[in-house]
Amino acid sequence: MTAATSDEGAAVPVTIRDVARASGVHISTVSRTFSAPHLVNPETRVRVLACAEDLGYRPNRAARALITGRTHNIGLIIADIANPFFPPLIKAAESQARHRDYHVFVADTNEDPAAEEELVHALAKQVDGVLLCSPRMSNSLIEQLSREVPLVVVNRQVTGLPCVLMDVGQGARAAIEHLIGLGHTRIALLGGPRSSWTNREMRRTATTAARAGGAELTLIGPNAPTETGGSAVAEQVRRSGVSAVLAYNDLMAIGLIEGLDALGVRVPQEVSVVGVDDIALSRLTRPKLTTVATPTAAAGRTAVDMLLQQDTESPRGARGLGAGTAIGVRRTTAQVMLQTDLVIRDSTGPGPQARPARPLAAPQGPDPHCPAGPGAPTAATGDAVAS
Amino acid sequence: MTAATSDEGAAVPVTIRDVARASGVHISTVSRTFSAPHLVNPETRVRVLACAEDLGYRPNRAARALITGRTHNIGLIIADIANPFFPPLIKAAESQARHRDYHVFVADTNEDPAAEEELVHALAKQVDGVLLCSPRMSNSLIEQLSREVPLVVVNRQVTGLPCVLMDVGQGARAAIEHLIGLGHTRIALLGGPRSSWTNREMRRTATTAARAGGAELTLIGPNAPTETGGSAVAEQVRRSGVSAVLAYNDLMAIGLIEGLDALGVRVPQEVSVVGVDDIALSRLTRPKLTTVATPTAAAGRTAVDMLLQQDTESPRGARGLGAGTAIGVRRTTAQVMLQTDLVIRDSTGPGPQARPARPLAAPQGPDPHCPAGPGAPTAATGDAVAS
DNA sequence: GCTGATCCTGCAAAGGTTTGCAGTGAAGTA
DNA sequence: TACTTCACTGCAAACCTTTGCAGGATCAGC
Repeated sequence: MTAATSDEGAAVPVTIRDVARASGVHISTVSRTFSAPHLVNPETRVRVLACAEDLGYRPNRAARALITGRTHNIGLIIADIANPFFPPLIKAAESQARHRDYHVFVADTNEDPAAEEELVHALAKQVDGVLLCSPRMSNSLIEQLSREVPLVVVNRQVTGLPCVLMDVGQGARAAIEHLIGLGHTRIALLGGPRSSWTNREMRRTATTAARAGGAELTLIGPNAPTETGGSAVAEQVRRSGVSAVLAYNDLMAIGLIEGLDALGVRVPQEVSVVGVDDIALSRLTRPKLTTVATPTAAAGRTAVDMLLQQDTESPRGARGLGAGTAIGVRRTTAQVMLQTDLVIRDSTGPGPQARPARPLAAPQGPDPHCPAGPGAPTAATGDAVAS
Repeated sequence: MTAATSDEGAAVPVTIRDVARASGVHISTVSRTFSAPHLVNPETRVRVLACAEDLGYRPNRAARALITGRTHNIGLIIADIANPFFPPLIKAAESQARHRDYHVFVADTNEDPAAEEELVHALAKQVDGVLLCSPRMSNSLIEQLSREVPLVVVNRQVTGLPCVLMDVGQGARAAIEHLIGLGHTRIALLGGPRSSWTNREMRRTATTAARAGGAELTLIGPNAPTETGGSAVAEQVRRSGVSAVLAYNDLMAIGLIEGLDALGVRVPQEVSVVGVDDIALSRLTRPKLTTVATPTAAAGRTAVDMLLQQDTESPRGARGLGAGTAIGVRRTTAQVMLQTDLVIRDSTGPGPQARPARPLAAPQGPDPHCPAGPGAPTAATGDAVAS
């Protein structure tokens, strides 16, 4: 009201001091109006708020961070933003963070472990915590970095640290069982990056599932987790004589299908292919991809929740109390495992054992009906299961 | 050297003061060692640097920002991160920014103009500038917001503001000419969001190109720029009797192909479809999509460059000089137009005029050979053309 | 009328850094 | 020797906010 209406002025930033002057109170009262409203007289409060609104005042979060030790920012470190697995995760994490009044830095490491480390250091002072998504660096380094800034790890199990995992083990088992059920007895597993936790997990579970089902499992890899990584091994897959393949992720699966197609090998008539992730793309290829759906959005939300919970429990660098309880106690190290779902579409079909039972004349019909047709299980709900 | 080796300590942040104590100089000397090295004695410098390294000191950017007025952060406001058009742009922008020692906030607006405005306000104090990607708010609001924080706009033309545009007009013209060349005389344009600059631009150019080529152009839309938006109008496309469609983007094109397929209409045998963007996905669908490639990565890089250039020219909120030249002069309002390229793949084929010339018996052969086969023009290089 | 409690507000220090100014000592010049 | 110049360094204020502490006013209870 009393303030000069600076509705159009230049970019001169308005501070708490301007609001104080305009409303005739001390700056500390203005500060309290925003950060501890119950401590200020209702009348004063409305007057201050009116002036602030009038002047377009916004608290300076950097200055606030300087004294409170809490930036209200988080960091999101991603192996490769262009990998379609990540955007839904980023979107969900950012949305969840903003709901809780946090802003998020996003950084891309290009799958480079050194860049990961450097980024954690660079962001440490500017954020209240960092989400490490599918990190490529060593567990011990991650542990070490977690002493510098609170960390939550996605797609990697690090003891003592909060982690969000997707149960790709279960997914791989379901995929192998699905293939065995279709009559496949020789199956290949297309591995991903060596340093990937998901990769190890898939290999472990797929191996036991294959053994249990009496199938032979061939390991191919490690490979780059990209379309090219998949197409590059098409020839090797053909030579290996398998009739079904479980790929590390959808991109590789799609690349493999492309590569097989170029070699004249047809999917699913001659080789069945299963991917992992259920990226948007996998519904749109021909044939539509059978894949293990991972709840990426849920993972993003959950990870942010865990980070923020841990954060509110132990304010970093705060002057007052709390510092006593700190020093590495770090109680909330819950690890969350999110469920995956096998989504059966059109890239898997009957194996050699099953084929003789069908009329041999129609091996190329556009009719690869699986036991459970497309649409049976759908997108994962992402129920959390504490471990 | 002299410092107590606190290699393992807790998360106690090390400040400029610790380094000063350890190296026996005043804090201002430490400060200068990092921000104005030429002002400090080489011997002192190496000693200070050694101590800093030893203690793991990292300057606190927030504190620095408080006094310099430059945060070394930028904001990236995106309509929808999950839209595959954006990740390559985000990746390129982030990479370019980090090369220049900037960190980037990423925020998703869900195509909501109100969210866009709120985000600009929220980020304003924390960044040196904001990239507005495919904004949905009004030009006048954008202009107004640009008084609060430096803005660069991508995919939208705002007079007086630096913009990065992709020449979709040229792309649309090329697409229409391609279709006309194939013998199509009735073509539909599948519009995107009403508030999209790209959308208006395409309609304008496609209309004149169609008229020039003697073809009839049907406008369908506006539609949601998604796969669903495309599949939803499949029936309408069929009823309209056109033999070719230019869609607002690849997602819609792919959705349309899906929808047409469900209706039993085959692409490209009965209807040709062209998309825009050349998202990674468009190489992987069947049929592979003919599309107008937009240089999204180049756009991200260029936009960051323009923002940072503008930023170095007029440091905001600086105490010293420079404030005199400020107040809305804003000289660097260059607008950059990036070239697009038509990439011909398999979703376009001969039109009704051309078909009678071919043997009628083989309308369903898997052989839609276009004049220029797949692979002729390839990904856009993104040469900048100042306008 | 005095004590104590309650509510609100102001004061001032603190957080980590930058930077104009002034001071030191050494080297160069007359 | 005296004076200037120069390179370097220290001092202290400033950026914007939060927050412990203390002061002032009001009011209830005795």
